Amino acid sequence: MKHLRGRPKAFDEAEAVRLAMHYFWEHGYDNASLDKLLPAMGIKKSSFYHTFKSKEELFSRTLDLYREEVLAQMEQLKKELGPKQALIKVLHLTIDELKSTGEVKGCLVVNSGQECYKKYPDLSQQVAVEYRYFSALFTRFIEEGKANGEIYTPLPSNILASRFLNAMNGLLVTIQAGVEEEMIIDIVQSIEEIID
Amino acid sequence: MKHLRGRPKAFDEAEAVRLAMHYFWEHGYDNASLDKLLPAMGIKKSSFYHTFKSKEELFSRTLDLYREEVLAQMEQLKKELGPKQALIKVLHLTIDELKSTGEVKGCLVVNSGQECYKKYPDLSQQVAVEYRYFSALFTRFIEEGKANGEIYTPLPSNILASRFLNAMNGLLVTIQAGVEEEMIIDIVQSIEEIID
DNA sequence: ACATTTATGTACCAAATAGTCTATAATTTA
DNA sequence: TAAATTATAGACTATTTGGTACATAAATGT
Repeated sequence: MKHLRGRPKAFDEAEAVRLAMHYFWEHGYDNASLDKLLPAMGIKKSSFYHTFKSKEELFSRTLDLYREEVLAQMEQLKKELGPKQALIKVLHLTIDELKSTGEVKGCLVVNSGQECYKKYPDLSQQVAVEYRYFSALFTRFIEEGKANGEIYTPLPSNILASRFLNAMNGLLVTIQAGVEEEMIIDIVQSIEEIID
Repeated sequence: MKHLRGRPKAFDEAEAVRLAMHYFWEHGYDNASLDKLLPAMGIKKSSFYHTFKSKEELFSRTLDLYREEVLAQMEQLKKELGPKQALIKVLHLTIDELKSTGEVKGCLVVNSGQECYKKYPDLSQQVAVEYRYFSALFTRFIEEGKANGEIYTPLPSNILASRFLNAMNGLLVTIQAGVEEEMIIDIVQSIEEIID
């Protein structure tokens, strides 16, 4: 039931999107020119335009894939660590990345929001949608943490989630602004306290 | 003592930099192509390259100018409102902008940090320098607020400053990710509490 | 006056960009 | 085996990019 007629695709479409996602994540949307992106995806231009409508549509698909993968990972972390520690773990992964590579890729959705704002209204709108998924998941985790007895803060869970996310967003910006690691560590500490 | 020899400049260099600053602030560095930027500055390409080394050097000068202007404005606000309320005012200016225009330009230095990270190492380094000026001023304001008796929080002022700045950075990202205004208002509230 | 110096206007350039065109290859269906 | 269909390779295109070249204009110094 794969391809009923015509020459079969020589590449896996889903895998190509995954490779594109990583390339976009590393380099950003505008900076990922087709001449570099396509080799990274392992396909030629003709195959690309035969399969995808445009660079923008490909990016849109990578945004969806990214959100799916991140949410799945977080569910996995929750299984292993419980809801509160899963949230804290995500926070610490950023620090681990900073310490090991000296850089930080950030969140593809958040980065894209910055890059697309005012320039690509369609992508910007999609970013808003993806962001809501994160928001909703964080809210749910916090709710479960309260039910668990792990989280005591009396504020509404969606409020806590948006504060937590806001501070995490700031963290990426602050790191990229070149603030000293000592300060970064303190900021992480203070973000944890939001959901204490 | 203006120009001792040769044809005099037909434009004000400092004013041209100021115009460039506003254009960069509105459109970002990469997105400000010379073909649009130069008309905004009111000069022609030949004059531009005669006066400035490159687009990058011009941008570097706008970063310095931006920092100077913002710091001066904040000193002015402090004179009018006192240190603590000056910090809070800056925070609220973002909300005012969001409410009146539906958009937010953000901080040129912070935006540039995002855009230049990994792509323009020289600019990235300068961003780090400019950022430290903000950091230092926030720290000083908080210190004065403590001396004033306006700020009670016992944590070190530089720690408070970096938390406050971090949360403000997050605010811009969060707004640009399309989060609902209600949440934004709450986030602002929570940022104020950092320096309560 | 005339050489020197600095500024400007216009045409130009090489590189990079997203996207298209055309020929051909590899399938299925009849 | 031939028609129909879909995929691939690679050349090509139009536009935009930051930056240059060169002739000319406007000032000063002698």
